[in-house]
Amino acid sequence: MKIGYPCINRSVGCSCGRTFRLSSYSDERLEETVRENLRCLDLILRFNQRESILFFRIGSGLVPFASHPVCTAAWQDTFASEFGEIGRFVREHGMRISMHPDQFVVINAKDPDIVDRSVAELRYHAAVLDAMHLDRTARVQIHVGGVYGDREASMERFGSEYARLDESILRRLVVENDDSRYTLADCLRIHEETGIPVLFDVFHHRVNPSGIAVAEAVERSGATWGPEDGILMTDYSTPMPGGRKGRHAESLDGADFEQFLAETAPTDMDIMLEIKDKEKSALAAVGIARRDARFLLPADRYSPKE
DNA sequence: CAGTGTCAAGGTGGA
DNA sequence: TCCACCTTGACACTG
Repeated sequence: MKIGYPCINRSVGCSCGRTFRLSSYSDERLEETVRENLRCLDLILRFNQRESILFFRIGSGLVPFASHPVCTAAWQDTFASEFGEIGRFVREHGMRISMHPDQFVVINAKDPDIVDRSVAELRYHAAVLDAMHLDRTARVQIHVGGVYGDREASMERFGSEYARLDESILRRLVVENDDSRYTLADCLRIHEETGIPVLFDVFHHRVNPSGIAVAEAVERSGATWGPEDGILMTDYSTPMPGGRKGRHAESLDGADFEQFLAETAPTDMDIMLEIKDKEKSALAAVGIARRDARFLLPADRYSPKE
């Protein structure tokens, strides 16, 4: 079991998602920004390694406008060695990486232009992980997409569009239950039809349930991951107390997290904490999980060289 | 220079 | 048909 947090670290003093306005795009500006983002990503991963945080989601803003037509720069070539070094660090320390493009990726859209833009965005995400030479345990998570007044047809369209994707995307894609449209049960059905692994989001499952208990949900989603896919990835969070439904908590609810670990044992999984204070909660969760037999220490803590 | 309006992209539901 | 909301930081313009 590896524990992590998404995209942002508030302790290291930099962001790996710096960007700029499309209107001020230039290849120079892009290069400058990507260089800075990669430098920061390296710092974040080193921070994580020191703290036994072995799971991290790289934000989609690492290479701004990468899938936009305006971007024709060969960033993979320009930064091949930087990406390679980061990937080496990740592998060396037994870390796991995920990415999560945002709501604009809609595979099952009815408008073919939206599908095309979605595919371009997915190709970019896969290219980042490829540039780091990570195996297929590094994944890109998406939601099923829109309902368009006909969930059956829309789920079928997800299946047919999925089947048309390039291998470079297919080997990385996983589907996640969302908080209002497609439940875990829907995702499991899509898995049966397509073979896509299912990423289980605990919070979304509580907001948008489908009659499956959490322990069973973890077990059944876990079974959708093949040997080469790595173990189940989960997103964990709790609602913001007193906040509007759907909002994520400010900090880790230790008691609830402990309860989650207890009720899901012994299924192994990697846990992404979608909580606002990011690495702070991850540190707390690592402290709690150390008592769990599934929890994994960083690889080099086992090595004799200290 | 601080404050703040706005930012590539979509879907949904209410007015 | 149009707009706010989802959720979020931070860019970049305004005064």
